[in-house]
Amino acid sequence: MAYWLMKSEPDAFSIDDLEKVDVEPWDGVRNYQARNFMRQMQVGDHIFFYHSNTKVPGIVGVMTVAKAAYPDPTQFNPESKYYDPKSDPDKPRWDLVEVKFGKKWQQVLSLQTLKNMPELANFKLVQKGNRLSVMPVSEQHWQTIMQVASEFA
DNA sequence: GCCAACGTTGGC
DNA sequence: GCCAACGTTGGC
Repeated sequence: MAYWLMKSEPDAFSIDDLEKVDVEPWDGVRNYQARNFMRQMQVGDHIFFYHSNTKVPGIVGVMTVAKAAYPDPTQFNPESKYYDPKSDPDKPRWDLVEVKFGKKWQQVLSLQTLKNMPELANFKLVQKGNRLSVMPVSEQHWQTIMQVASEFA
């Protein structure tokens, strides 16, 4: 069992959207590091849902891996904004995982709050210049964050 | 909207 | 294989 964090811009896809559909293919990841992390995910792994590029960026809830990595079909669709003409159908470049809604928290656990927690100082998310949209979370960090969230979840 | 940080591309 | 130029991410 592993723990992860995935970012999404709520304008594109929010936790409310996920709650409505319950399960969603997390398409559009076009970064090799992020892709490699998705390939490591196993069904049942826990994931923080993070809203980026919004007024109050932060973790908004939790979800789980519903289906392990498989090729992202949008890479082959010229109509898609995620279309990648360089990806060979015989050797797909990009994968996705399917995620399942878990819980939406009563309030956002803001990036600012996370940055203020000394226990999270070595968590990638709070470090300067971090742009990775899929990242692992240590069990210790997961529990620290869940503890804080439980105060308002 | 700005811009720092970072990843990717492509010429050499 | 280096690295400058470019594009993107994402906080502010």
